Amino acid sequence: MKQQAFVHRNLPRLLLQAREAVMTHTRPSLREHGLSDQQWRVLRVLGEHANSTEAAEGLETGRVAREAFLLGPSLTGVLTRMERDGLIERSRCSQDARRTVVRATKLGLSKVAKLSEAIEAHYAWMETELGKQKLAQLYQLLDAVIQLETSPMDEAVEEME
Amino acid sequence: MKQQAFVHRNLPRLLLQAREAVMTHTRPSLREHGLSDQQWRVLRVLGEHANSTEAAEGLETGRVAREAFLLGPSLTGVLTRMERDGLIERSRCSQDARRTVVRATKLGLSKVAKLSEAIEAHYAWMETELGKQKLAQLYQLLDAVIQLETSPMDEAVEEME
DNA sequence: GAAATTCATTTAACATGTTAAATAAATCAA
DNA sequence: TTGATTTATTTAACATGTTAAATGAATTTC
Repeated sequence: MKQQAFVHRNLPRLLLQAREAVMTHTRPSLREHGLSDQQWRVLRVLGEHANSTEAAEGLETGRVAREAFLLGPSLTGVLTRMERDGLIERSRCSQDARRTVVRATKLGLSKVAKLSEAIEAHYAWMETELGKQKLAQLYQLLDAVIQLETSPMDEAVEEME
Repeated sequence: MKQQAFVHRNLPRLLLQAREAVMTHTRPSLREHGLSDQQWRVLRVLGEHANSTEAAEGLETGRVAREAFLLGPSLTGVLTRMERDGLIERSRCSQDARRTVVRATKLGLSKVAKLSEAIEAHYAWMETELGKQKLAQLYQLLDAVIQLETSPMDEAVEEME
């Protein structure tokens, strides 16, 4: 049997395309509510912590940045515009005045509620289109790739510097 | 046996994280050569068509945009800076004066050659870390997700508008 | 063959990404 | 307790993403 050479496929590009393909389906819903991708990510995070006791005052922006996968400076601008549009409120943390805390307004929370439904429906659609097993398999493989990030190789490189 | 509920995992975010994880390894090489992610994508495309007879005059920017997965207006700026840095040259297409054609300079092509090696090495590393089969499997699943993009559902939605 | 249309790209305006520097508050150390 | 250091966020400067409008050149239509 002839050995087929392994052809690699520009993985970063494929990941980008796949992400676009998925977002192509959810983006229209976001836009109907006047939200950018990033604004939705922020609202989603705030929604997840909305009824948490610790987050009564609001969620620290550092945490929002991590969970919404945004860099600090990007988040600053996003939050400024979201505050302008009445989606969130900001204030200083009473415990540690270095921190800024954020919470969703009623308007913001109502959008989370409505859009969560649309997103749920989208996942259900993907599950039937792709199959639950394949989707679960994809999650596993992506996790594995993400784990590579902090592989032994990295530290070795750092030590050399 | 108890039926485990299927927990979905924010697929767009996972795809974004996976992409970042991969790029984390290749980015340092790009930066050593003073290239942004997008500039590398453009050079890579130009390198792939460098010795093609049809592209003797240069490659149309529209094609570069498609293959480098960039929008037209983004590409315009990227090319302007790449021309400033001596990586590429632009000119009008002699056949169709609406089009702009681009070609890599010697400097640009030399960067493609050097970086291609680093990228190859990176793929080899990923194959051993992740395993060839898993990588092939990932390609397949990503292709499947990308295919969803133009599924029957979309046209149905369009017809309703 | 001139007017209308289509097509390829760029410009414009604004949002976001990215790095470094600045700011400001908390913590540490002497 | 002051002064140095660390930590959280913002500002600044520039690159890129995104949509709509403008530009300029082919193509079509009559």
